[in-house]
Amino acid sequence: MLTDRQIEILEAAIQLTSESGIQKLTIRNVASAIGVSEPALYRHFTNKHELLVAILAYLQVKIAPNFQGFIKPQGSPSVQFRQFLEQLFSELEGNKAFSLLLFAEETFNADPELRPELNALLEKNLEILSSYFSLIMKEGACRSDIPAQELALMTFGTIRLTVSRWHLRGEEEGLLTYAPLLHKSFVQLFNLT
Amino acid sequence: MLTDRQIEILEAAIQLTSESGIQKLTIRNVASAIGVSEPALYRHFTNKHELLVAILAYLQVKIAPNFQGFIKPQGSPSVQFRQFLEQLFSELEGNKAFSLLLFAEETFNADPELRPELNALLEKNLEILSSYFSLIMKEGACRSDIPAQELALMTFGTIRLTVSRWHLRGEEEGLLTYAPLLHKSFVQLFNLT
DNA sequence: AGTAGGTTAGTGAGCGTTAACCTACTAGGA
DNA sequence: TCCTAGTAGGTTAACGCTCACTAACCTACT
Repeated sequence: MLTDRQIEILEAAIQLTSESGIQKLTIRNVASAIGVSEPALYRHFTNKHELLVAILAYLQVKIAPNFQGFIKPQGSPSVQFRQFLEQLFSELEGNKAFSLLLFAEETFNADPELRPELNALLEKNLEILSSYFSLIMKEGACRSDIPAQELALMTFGTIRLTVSRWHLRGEEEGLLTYAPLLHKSFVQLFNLT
Repeated sequence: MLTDRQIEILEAAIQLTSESGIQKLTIRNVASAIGVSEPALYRHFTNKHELLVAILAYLQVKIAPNFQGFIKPQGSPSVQFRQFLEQLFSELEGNKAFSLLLFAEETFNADPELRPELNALLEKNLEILSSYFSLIMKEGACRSDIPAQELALMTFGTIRLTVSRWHLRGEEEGLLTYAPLLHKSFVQLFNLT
């Protein structure tokens, strides 16, 4: 489906965006990032919109599975959850492409035609958390009086706000410093054992 | 501090942005919205950055108090919380300027120099929720084993994700339909009485 | 011979911003 | 009370920049 050159372009575009923001995601900048002229890009993507669509599809198949992989099967749910938070946060600190994944709708909402793709990406991330909560509910390791989808919504929403806040504060303290308190609160709220 | 004309410009700018997004917030569009030429705007704001700063200050003093006012003193905390959610959601459906307030950092993060102002706005909103939780904790109407700030973070984060999701889904169902389930979950999680 | 994938040059649109000019009102001294 | 100077707040025209995108051309490989 994707040629080598297209993948090269996508990865350059993702790196560019995660480093410098959506404002810097221009045909010009992507082209110069891979060392070609602007019109060369149009040999690989018919227009900018198609490039954005391809970026989102690429994020979905390449990065989302990693997000899923953060939930390890060993240990108690409480420990699993702590590891999940720590891994996610440290990944968000190092690899800004994860921010792109987590905040895709915010980043790309300039293009209204991308809404379905953005919605799918968000729902997928929510589904990963939701199915995890369903699983540990069956093991009796999590309160089950609240639907797993709701727990997922609260978890994801809180994580996102925490990361936004960290950005707004200038990323001075490491993001990881926010993990322990967050973890403790979730364990108590969700009765994680 | 602000002249009548400046206020007129700010309100036009806010309406423009909340209707059509930050992309449409240009000097050209604001000028034509109030029926003058572009250079006329520079008689009232020295440049676009100063206009953005003024918009944020205006949001903070004009809209934020409304947000605070959504928490009514009468009724049990559980009922208060339901009313808060319903009022906020119905306001968000009708008056898009509230979205601007709730998602200010997302909307304006194109201008990095606005970060302190954006941070202050977010912290203020969090503080409103946080002090409310502190209050009802003292009355014994809310679990107090988790810091009020954490409850505020979770509440605000979940609300924002819910609204984002509603946007992404095309705003087909009313936002208010999301309120009852959210309310129920929070009541159970926070032991609201 | 055809195609894939580059190039240079350029187009039209939108952006923030400035220069230069043009009133209308307002305050102060003769 | 009148003339005058200043100012507040408009105007038209234009500048320089960046953007997405296109036309036309040029290889090199199949």
